[in-house]
Amino acid sequence: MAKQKQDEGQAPKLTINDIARMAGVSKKTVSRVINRSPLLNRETRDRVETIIRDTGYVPNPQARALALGRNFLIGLVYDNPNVQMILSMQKGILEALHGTEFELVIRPVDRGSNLVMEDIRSFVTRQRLFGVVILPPMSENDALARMLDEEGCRYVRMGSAVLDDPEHMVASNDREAVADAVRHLIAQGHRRIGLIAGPHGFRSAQERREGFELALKEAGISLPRSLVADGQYTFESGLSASESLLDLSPRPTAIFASNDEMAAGVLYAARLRGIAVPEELSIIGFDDTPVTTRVWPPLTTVRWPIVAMGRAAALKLIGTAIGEDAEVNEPSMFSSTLIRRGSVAPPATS
Amino acid sequence: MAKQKQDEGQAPKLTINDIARMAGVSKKTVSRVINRSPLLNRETRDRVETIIRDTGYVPNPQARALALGRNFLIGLVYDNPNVQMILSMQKGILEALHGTEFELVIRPVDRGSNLVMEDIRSFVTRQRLFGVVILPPMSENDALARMLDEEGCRYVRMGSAVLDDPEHMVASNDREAVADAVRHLIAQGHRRIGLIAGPHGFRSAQERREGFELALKEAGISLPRSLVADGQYTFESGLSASESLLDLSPRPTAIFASNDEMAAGVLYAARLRGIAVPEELSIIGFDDTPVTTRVWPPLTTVRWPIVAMGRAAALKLIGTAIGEDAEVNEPSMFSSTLIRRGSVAPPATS
DNA sequence: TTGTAGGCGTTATCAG
DNA sequence: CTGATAACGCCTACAA
Repeated sequence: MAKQKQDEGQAPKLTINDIARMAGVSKKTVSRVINRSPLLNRETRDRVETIIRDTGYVPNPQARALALGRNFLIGLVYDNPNVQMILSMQKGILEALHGTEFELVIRPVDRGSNLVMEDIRSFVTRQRLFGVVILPPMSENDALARMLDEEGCRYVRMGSAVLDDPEHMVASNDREAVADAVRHLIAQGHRRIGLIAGPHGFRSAQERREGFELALKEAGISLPRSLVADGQYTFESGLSASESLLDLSPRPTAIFASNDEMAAGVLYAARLRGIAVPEELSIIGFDDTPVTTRVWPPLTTVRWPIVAMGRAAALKLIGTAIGEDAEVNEPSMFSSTLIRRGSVAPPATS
Repeated sequence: MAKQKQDEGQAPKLTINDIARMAGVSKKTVSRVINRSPLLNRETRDRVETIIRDTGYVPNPQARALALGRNFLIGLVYDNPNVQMILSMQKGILEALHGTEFELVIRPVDRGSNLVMEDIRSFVTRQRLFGVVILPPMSENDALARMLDEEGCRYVRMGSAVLDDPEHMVASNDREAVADAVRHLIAQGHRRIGLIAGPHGFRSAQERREGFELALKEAGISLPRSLVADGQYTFESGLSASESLLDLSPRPTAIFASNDEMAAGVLYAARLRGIAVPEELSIIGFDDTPVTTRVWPPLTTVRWPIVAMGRAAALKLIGTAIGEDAEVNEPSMFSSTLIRRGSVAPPATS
């Protein structure tokens, strides 16, 4: 009885008119049902809803988009070196979107280009996006946020610190997380601890560095400039940045790398030099990417709930639309945890 | 002179009517210009095109979608354990889509569910997708291909073997690639070579296994059942699958793992047992994912051109639409290459 | 080669 | 509370 003509090849999809006719009401009434209009007779609504359910009718998104001037698409804007993060974000967002009428459109951009802004503007403007999620470091661009506001496009920024109002922000607390990690190192007895910083212009790099410095200061440990090396969040940069640290004499007994890729680089460099990890060198990374458990020894690292954050970001965006009031109160701040594995040990007592 | 009103907050976007008026022609003529209709007066076309360029007019995709009954969206359908592959595919597809009016909508599905088919159907049907790219192992589902055909949705399948017509297929030659890799092992002197196979139901697993067997047969080497272990393409499965192989006596002197994640698992298992790689055990993986260069020693593996394949898939889909005839002839078969790194050496002469 | 009328499926306006 | 009627912006007939 239900679902007629669904396997006749090109199923002639039913329209709002069909439903209206079947229900004996006007199309506008059907439209009201679809859009949850509050002023509707109880039984009228029920009747229409029953028919919609029985027929399996689904409103045409293209027509809705045209009439509303707004599409049911969420955009994901990023320019990020961390592939694992992108994928995890996608996963979280998609989880939130699942079962709704929203779809995810992904959009890598080039933050170095001077056309990024126009690029993104035309993207949201053309597609009439419902909203966008912006990944770091693009999310740190305030001008971008302003522009989106002007264009009337909702947005949520992901970041390592609170950069915007709660409704526009989902953040992790990198600084405190790193401070915790370094405190762990200190508690093990380390005093000469090296830092491989992330690239300039990344807020996350700054936050992590500040967390690092904070923990040292608390413990009254000074940080000579030579113990800080610059990295680019890549394996190769971690590898080469660690060279200068490992050349030091005395050598640092521990190194905090601002992300796992660079930590893997440190581990690799240590292996090349025959430095035993963790006996002669402790290493801590950040992100808890799969690589941490593939290498030997597995890396101690900081885990942040990327998937949950992606989900929260998407829910902030569509919360009102799907009528789940509870979701509007998605948290804006997520906390990270230290994952202890095999790359940390007390320093050798030499 | 060009681009007026682009920073007045809510820029009142111009429509085809505006252009028509400015050019002194009917909107249909403008429409013809947009859609590259061949029957148009040369100068009329030029005049309209000039105005379009000067004003920065862009046709409204929503309206086009409604009128055409087809959206300018490409869908990416996948249910895949290999995150690196998904991201590389996205990259390739996006490269091809860049600069066109197409956007990429991503859609993970659950191939285990008995609603996959209806899920995908409603996805392409609702969004009126221009076309979809299907990743393995979903791409191996012939019923899916038929369904998409019925729904009038273009598609391109990615796979480890040719499963469809060239216009619908972008494949890598896994079998031959693996045979080459194993020949390399044999050339080094290995005779007891173990295989960690991929999961049942994955064509890639089957192809790689056949390539493995082919190379052994060529060399007249028999393959006792005990030298084959089943894996699931995950690190953990590789780790546990290798246990049975490493317990053997005599132990295999080399192991081919059907992907890098499992190869990393083998390496990890070897380390746990104190087996030196490559001195006592050679390992080859497949995929050339980043992990191969993060571990020690770096893994010899097979590289297949995922990004290029993704690009080709997208171009096959949109080639006709963007009028680049050359692109219609995108290759359907891509070949892989053996990447020699540090995990292979001649067997110890014991 | 170009223009006119009508439709794509939905929502907004404004009466009733 | 509900329903005609007119958008939304573009495209396909068909006519000129």
